[in-house]
Amino acid sequence: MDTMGDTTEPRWLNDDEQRVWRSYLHATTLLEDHLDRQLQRDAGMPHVYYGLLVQLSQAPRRRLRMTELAKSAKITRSRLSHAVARLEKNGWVRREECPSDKRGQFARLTEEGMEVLRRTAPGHVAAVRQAMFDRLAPEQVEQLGAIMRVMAEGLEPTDPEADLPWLR
Amino acid sequence: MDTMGDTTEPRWLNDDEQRVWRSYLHATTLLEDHLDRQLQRDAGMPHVYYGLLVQLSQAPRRRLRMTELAKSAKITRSRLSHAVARLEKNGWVRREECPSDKRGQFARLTEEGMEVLRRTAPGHVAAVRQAMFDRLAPEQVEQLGAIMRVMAEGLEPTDPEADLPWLR
DNA sequence: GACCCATTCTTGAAAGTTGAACTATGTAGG
DNA sequence: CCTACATAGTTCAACTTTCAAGAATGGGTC
Repeated sequence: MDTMGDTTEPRWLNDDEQRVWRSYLHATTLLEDHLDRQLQRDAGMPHVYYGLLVQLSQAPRRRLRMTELAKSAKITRSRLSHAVARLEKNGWVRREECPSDKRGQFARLTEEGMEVLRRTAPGHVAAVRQAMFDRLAPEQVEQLGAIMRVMAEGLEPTDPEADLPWLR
Repeated sequence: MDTMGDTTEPRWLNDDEQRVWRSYLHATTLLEDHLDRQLQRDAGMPHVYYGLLVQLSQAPRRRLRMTELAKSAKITRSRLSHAVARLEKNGWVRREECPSDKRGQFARLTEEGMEVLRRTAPGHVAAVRQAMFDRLAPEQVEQLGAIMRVMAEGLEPTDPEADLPWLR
């Protein structure tokens, strides 16, 4: 992208920045692909679906409202609907009505789903370690955490209200 | 990934590591989603497709063999086939026969495709800056580059030969 | 209650991805 | 030349994701 813009010259990335950006894209896509394949092979589901089961396994009574689950997994409710339908077909998740809000649904992790998690978690953790924690120096792990927190902050979807305090 | 089937307790992530891992997943998915939406809106294609056009724009004669392009974009040839078909339908890429190898195909960026790139690159760079470079301290950018290089190294698809050093 | 709008979740169609099977061409050895 | 196998790229079916639309319930106001 070394060509001219239309009217105002944008602030292009310099060579160092380009290198960092490429490394970032390179590493993140390789890792996501790697985990997807590893989990597809060993657990029969993509990484995102695995993440849903993990979230559920850590929730009280191993269940969460759909919207809560969608939020914590950072996916749309639509996507979650499809995903839960698939996981339900596998017998790993069950939908349950919410008594206090008839619109609502819980997604609950079944014992069978929990079993899948128990069986596949070690391999998954090993893959994550091998890709990240076993290769980085302790201070790099710390740096990575700080960096990712800063980036997430800037991308966090905020309340539209909270986003415009000066208009209140 | 030869780690399954042994009975020793796996090395789970400790709390710090978990926090880093979650931050990583959080930030990377938010950023990828953000860029996908930004490019879908402004350029009418997902981030991966945009990356293909960028690769082509930097290649000699603005063209690459399909396999080369797939490699540099880290996607499968199958995925690339579909992607190029779509980009061709948009008029942004054209397929060309390879004279020296009748099995081969070049993907060439059209002038129209180049124009899309010129028009949308500024917005894309701005999004990347806003999410990453404008928020990180210079030393953090440097750290991130080093970290991502290390991680990519460990995930790089290697020669089968080179993959078995313990047999040498 | 009647009205209005927000929230929750689902659905259906289109777009994108995956993995395996397939076509066609190249390459090496006999 | 023939065989065998490798490589380049495509295609198909199954699956996943996205976007827009829709059904149902909740909550507020008059």
